[in-house]
Amino acid sequence: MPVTEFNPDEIAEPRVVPLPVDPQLRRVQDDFIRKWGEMGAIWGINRTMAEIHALLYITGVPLCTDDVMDRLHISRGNSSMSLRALCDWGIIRRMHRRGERREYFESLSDVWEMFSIIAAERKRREMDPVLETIKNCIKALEPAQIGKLAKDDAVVRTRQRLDGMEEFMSVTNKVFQQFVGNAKSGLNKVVKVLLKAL
Amino acid sequence: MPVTEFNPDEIAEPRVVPLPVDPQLRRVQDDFIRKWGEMGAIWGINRTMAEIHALLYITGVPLCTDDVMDRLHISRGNSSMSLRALCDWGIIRRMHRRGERREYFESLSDVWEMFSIIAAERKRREMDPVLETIKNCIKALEPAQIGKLAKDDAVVRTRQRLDGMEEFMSVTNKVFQQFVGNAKSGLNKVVKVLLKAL
DNA sequence: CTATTGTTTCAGTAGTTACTGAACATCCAA
DNA sequence: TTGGATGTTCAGTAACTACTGAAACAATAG
Repeated sequence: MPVTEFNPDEIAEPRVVPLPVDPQLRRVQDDFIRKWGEMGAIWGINRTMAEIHALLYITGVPLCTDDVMDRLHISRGNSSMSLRALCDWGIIRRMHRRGERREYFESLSDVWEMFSIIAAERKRREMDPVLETIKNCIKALEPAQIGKLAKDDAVVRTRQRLDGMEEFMSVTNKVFQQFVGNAKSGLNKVVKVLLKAL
Repeated sequence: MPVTEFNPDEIAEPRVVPLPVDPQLRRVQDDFIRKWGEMGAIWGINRTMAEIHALLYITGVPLCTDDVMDRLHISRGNSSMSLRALCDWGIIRRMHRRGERREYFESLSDVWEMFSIIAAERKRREMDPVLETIKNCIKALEPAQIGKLAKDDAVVRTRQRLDGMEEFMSVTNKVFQQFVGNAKSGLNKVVKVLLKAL
């Protein structure tokens, strides 16, 4: 073996905050991370992003890009982009340590708050446009728009269906609103009210 | 142009129930279908399946495989598989017409009922396993399992996070349960209770 | 200024999911 | 019993998404 050969392991800096915790703890954390990632994937959130978030949440300690890379075995690029996306969502935060150049990231700790944030965003991005489309559809079928065709069987049926959907989405939206308006601890209360009332 | 050339358009059978309704109505329906498909895609439901469901829902009339194929420009295979999947979900139903071999499909008409069905299924498939994993994680960190390590800082933090998540998911699950238990019209009531209580 | 450390971006590609089209199965009417 | 109409399945492929690795960029220290 030539002396010039390079072994990155030998010159790796010791970690400032050694992540490789006790193996038992680590196994538990990994379980959680994996499952959280799977769930995310099903709900249309990219698996890796969900896993990064799970990691930050479960450890409860700020980690840097390299920590995330090492622990989840993903590339620097992926880490960087996913961390940024999570920041954009607002469920993790950037953190600077005095006297350190490196950036750290930490998860919000309140699950209710995170849920509120996500729910609000998804409502805005995904429900609102649909509701708007439905309202437009209803308008387009008003007698003023289509004249005597308004009495056509097919039109009547379609209008009924649109009305049903509109009612559902409006009510759902209001519930959403309530959940989201009552941030943090309030949320918890909201749910308890509901459970008692039933 | 050789006389042997074949033009499928010329021999196409006239439709038994001509789907091509009034163009104005059709435009409205298409809008709804497109938007519903987009939403489905975002929520992890395949776009085509969502579109087929939207079509059946919005027309409010039983359609056969060919109707679906023609209207959405998809292949027979795709139609067949997607329709089956929707039947499995339970939000559309097969329908036989006396004296006809061809099968028809129709959507449930009650949006609340459809929502209940979907919510129940997704809870069972996606939330329940996660909650179970979390419970297992909590167990694995009990002093009985890990001895004096239980007082380790990192372990304490992880346990706290797991507890937070467990509480959230348990409560969420109960709410889900309530929604789903009170099928159909009951659902509507549930929501009204919630809105009033706040 | 240059070296060092850390971050962002992105072209190319691996991996995944959705879809088609054709072969096959089934049923019914003639 | 045969042919046409309908329904199902699935291998192959198109379309899409996620990821890597490397280069460009930014900030700071010496």
